[in-house]
This record gives sequence, C-alpha cells and structure tokens, in this order.
Amino acid sequence: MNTALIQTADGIFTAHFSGIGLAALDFPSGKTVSRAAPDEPSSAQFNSWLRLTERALKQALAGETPDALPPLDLSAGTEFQRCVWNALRNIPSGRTRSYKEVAQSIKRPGAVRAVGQACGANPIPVVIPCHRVLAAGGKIGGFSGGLDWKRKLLSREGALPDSD
DNA sequence: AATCGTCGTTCTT
DNA sequence: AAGAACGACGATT
Repeated sequence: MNTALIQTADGIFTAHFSGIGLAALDFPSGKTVSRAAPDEPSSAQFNSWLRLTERALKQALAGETPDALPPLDLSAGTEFQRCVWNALRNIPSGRTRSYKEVAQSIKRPGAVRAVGQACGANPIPVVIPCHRVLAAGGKIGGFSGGLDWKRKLLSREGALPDSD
C-alpha cells in the first residue's frame, strides 16, 4: 500500500493506494503527520491516481460533485458493506438520505442499524459521501470523523439540516 | 427518557 | 465454531 499526503485548505489528508486503486482516505490527523516511505516504487499509475484523488477530494470539499474519480479499491469490505457504500455513491451532492432510506434502497429494510455500522466502516470518507446520511427526522446522527466534519461538509453542499 | 426490535460485525469464549 | 455484545437507527411506550 502506497500512502500519499494531500494538502487541502482543510488540512492534510492521507490517501492509501493498493494495486487496485484508492483504498482509504484519512482525515487530517492534526498531530503527527505520517511520513512513511512508500513501500512500492512510485509509478506513473500511482501518480495518475493521486492527481485524480487530489482533484476529486478538493472538489468534494468545496461542495461540488467530482468530475472524475480514481479507481476505488473496496475489496477490504464485506459484501454487505460494499452494497451500502455503492448506495451512498449515488446520493447527489446537496441531498441527504436517512439510514432507513439507505436500508430500503439496498433491499434490507430491517438492517437500519447495520447500515449505520457500514457507514462508519467506510474507508473513503468525503469521496464516498457517508456524510449525506442522517438519522430520521433530519437529526444529524453520527460521523466517524467527528460531527464537526459532517456539519461542515453538509453546509458546503447547502444541505445542513436545521438543528432541532 | 427508557426500552425493544432488528441485523451485520466484532469480540469472547 | 458458536454465542454474546455492540452500534453513525427507528419505532413504541
């Protein structure tokens, strides 16, 4: 797994690439910046994926819909998790779904709580828009990267619900 | 506010 | 290999 740092206006994200594509994306840690040396030689392909990732990330952080994504490596997830993550990918910017709606959309209407778990296990936040999933009634719900991030992202998309 | 139903994942035997 | 525990939930009381 090659890791690369991506500098944005919101801090330094860390991207992890497998041989398949982008496998994980970490929020800025705030503290120690991982300086791990690449364990694979830098190739033209990785550089291309990194450019795509950087562009897509910055667009997404600005509340825009990325015009292109790098290949994603979701192979680490279970079948169920990949279903959920794919469902998340077609929630358009500026729109939100409830956990229940996501559960229904993947034909497992009873697996509401399991959907929440799967969202939390999303390895590529922001790009895979897990922040667009709210609890019922427009409640903010939770977020693995911290609720401040969830609110910030939704706010930039103009989809931040009125806090009740 | 407290409790229960639900279900995939993870942690313990 | 089971079984118990645990959630970024939702519905009921």
